[in-house]
Amino acid sequence: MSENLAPDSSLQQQMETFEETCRTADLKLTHQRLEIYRELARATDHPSAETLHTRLQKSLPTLSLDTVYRTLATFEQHHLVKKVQTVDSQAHFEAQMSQHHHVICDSCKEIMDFHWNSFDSTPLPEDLRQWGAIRNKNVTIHGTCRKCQDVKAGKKPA
Amino acid sequence: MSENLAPDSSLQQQMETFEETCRTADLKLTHQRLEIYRELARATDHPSAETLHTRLQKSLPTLSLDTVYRTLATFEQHHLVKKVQTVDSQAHFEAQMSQHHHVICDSCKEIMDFHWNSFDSTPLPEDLRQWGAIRNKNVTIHGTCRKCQDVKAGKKPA
DNA sequence: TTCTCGGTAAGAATTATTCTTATTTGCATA
DNA sequence: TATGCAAATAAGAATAATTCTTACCGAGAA
Ligand SMILES: [Mn+2]
Ligand SMILES: [Mn+2]
Ligand SMILES: [Zn+2]
Ligand SMILES: [Zn+2]
Repeated sequence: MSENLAPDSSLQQQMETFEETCRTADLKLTHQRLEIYRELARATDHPSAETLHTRLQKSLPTLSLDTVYRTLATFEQHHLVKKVQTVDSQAHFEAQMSQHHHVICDSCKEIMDFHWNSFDSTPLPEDLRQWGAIRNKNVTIHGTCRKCQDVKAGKKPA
Repeated sequence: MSENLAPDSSLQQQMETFEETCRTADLKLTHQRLEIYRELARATDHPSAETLHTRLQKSLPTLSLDTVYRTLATFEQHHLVKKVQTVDSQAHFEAQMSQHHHVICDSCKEIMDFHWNSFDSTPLPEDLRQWGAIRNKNVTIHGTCRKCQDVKAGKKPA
């Protein structure tokens, strides 16, 4: 029930930054935008538009799925959220904009964040320098998470 | 016209491996499967199903798009091709199964391969070890390729 | 050559996302 | 606080990407 939530301490701060960015960009601070952003910022599981929409039913019962899509697209243009690269048919989103990487469980599809500073500061291979202007480099790891391994092995969850 | 082609030397070998895998897996060697695989193996640009279908019109005028999708899915199950992780709505595919990484131009969407052996042999950060069983780790780089930089700068192509 | 079953093509169906339009709302201003 | 208006929203239609259904076909075994 309290899964997939980021520590609350920074959320307040993040909401303020969000509101500031909206004001600067002349984006109206609607109830929908605030709640969509808050819900995504709270999540640690990189939800799809549909998942977000479902989670928001409680607080915004009349919210349309289209608004979720449209709002996320707007946020993306303003670098407030990112689309996560996956092999899924549904797009996944995150509000976590600072440098990090992803581990994906191919079994349950869960996407988790992790940090890797030594990688971040490693220079790229020579032959890439001439490719063009590089904006960022990220690692994606695929495998089977502990939970799914245990299920497959017939173990009960702790 | 001769763009996006892999060096031909290994293609012959790759086709033989493909045929062998099909036989072992009890997959019938149909004309469609051979041509779809060959076309993908020849490509270096990670085409979508639709792009592949278009390219195959010449050699297989009656080939349906559905067959391309279905065949690629079958190949994927047998580890003959991979879906490439992108942020695109269309899925992209490749027949290049050996370890490599991707640079993506956010402007023209071109996906290029590159190799990075020193990365490949670098151990993962400690805290990931307990996550589960890791199958592979890959780097994705985003930026703007030289071509697109030049276009933006108003330069003529060489 | 015949048989059989997996594979294919065509079109219908589904799923994910975006567009159109009428209505509402944030917010600047009086 | 009331008014005006552009921007944002909801609802449903439309589109795009992918998959399903079904009748026919052809690869490979016998
Ligand atoms: Mn993330
Ligand atoms: Mn590749
Ligand atoms: Zn899992
Ligand atoms: Zn480019």
